[in-house]
Amino acid sequence: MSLKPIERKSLSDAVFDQLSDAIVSGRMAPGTALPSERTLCEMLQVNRGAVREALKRLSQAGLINIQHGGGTTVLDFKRTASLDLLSQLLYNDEGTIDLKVARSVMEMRAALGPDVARLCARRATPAIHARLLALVEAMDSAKGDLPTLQELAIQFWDLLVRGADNIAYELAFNSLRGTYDDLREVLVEVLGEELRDLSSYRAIADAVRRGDDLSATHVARALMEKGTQAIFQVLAALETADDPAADGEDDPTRDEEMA
Amino acid sequence: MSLKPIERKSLSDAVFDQLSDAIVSGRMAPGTALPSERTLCEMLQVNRGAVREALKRLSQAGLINIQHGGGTTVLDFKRTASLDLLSQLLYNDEGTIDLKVARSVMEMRAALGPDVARLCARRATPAIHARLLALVEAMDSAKGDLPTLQELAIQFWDLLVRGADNIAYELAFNSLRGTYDDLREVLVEVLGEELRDLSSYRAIADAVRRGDDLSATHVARALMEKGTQAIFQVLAALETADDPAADGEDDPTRDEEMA
DNA sequence: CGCGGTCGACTGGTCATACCAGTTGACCAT
DNA sequence: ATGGTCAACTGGTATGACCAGTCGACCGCG
Repeated sequence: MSLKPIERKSLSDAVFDQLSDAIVSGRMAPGTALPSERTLCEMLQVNRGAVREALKRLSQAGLINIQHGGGTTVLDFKRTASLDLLSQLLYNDEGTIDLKVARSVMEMRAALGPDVARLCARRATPAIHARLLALVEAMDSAKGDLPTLQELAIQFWDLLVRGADNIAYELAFNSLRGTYDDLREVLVEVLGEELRDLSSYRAIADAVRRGDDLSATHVARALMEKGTQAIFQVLAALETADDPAADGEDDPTRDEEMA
Repeated sequence: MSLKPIERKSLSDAVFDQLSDAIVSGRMAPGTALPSERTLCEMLQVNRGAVREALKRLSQAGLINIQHGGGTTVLDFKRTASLDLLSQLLYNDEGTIDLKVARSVMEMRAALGPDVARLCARRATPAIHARLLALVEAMDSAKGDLPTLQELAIQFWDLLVRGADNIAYELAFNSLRGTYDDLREVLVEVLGEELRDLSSYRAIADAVRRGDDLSATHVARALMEKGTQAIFQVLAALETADDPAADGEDDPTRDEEMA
């Protein structure tokens, strides 16, 4: 029997989640003034310390602006938040996956992947080479087992990123992986073709070992292209809602759902 | 007379900065146990609330792990932090710019830029087209004034990112811009050739208007290539420290300085 | 009328002191 | 060797007070 750990949430976490949701979902538009800390205490029936901890975190996340003496106002998170907000954005009000966010993640993955392979080929150490090859062998052994292949593929890319010696990529990868993890179950079948393309993984590992950055780049691009195309087909199929009513500027009501 | 606003820092901010620096600089290695909250109060001579607010933020930033009843330990921020840590990483202990971080930012810029242009060409609205062209005209008027050109170029890329309709790119751009802003003065001369290449900016704006994603991609790639190459030359010239002593795994003492 | 000063009613920031709640390890009985 | 008990930690929550900024209404002077 597989039991999950009980998930606990501190009060300040609960406050943070509630306010964060309200802001990210658009229920609190940018510029809106939040209730005062003392008012929030009454509304949420919690201690002021808990409220303050939550507000400080919201401020750090770029969701609100706090002014001593003045009030606290909602910011435009699209212009002030960081990548770590992605995992929060992935689910919308109904608890379903926001297709546009999922698409964004896959696009960023496709854009960075080839360059990660390129840099890794230029800079990776022998230790990285060995571990990459070991991973390829493990993928070879796990032939056909898609969930395992997916796990190994993530480790493969993790290694490539560490070997690329680019701190910006490493940090971005952390955020992307967090979002990607939530998508794994949904993606595992769609990405089947990409995950089963063992020869490409082997080719990348080999190119990295040889220091052949051009080859690593191209193989990686071709590899990711498979999954990206598969994803886009699924996304297009799921977009059954009214789409031709596309208008000019901002339209916060343009999101579609997924199982 | 140009006076700057007085910068204030709350106590919890100060605590956060101090601990954050200690962790990011490596003085507190991953796995290290932090002193208890009550001990930190004595050490820092502040209220426990201030300490708690700071610790909560550190936890959210992926720098520490807090356990109710257990202790709080330092995490490996390279694997748990998000892109918003870049601006903190940019400066090292001596207050100088970390060249590897700067290089990372430029590499990510170069990798994402062409794809941003591509997606913008596919998805941008007429409103974006108009504002892009207006910006190009403004750049034309500011001929030669590098700082102004740099400011306009940032706005240009900001518009492209918004037009690309990719939330991951938008959020990543927010973090990159924060770091990039700190580099502006240093980069303005180095990027002179790129900034003065008005025809490329105009070509991108035009390609976006026509929906010509291929052209937008290629021109953007060529444009960024100029600056990237210039930067790398400067970085190579600044790397005068002992470099051939490159060894295998982790070496936290491999950073060079900049003015 | 306009300018500056005063003051009161907000806002967030800090503090001290309790007590609740979870973790750990030593100890002990079974 | 297993499980129970307990004390000494740890972080989490609560309360009430006060400090420190901001804002706007108000007043009085030039």
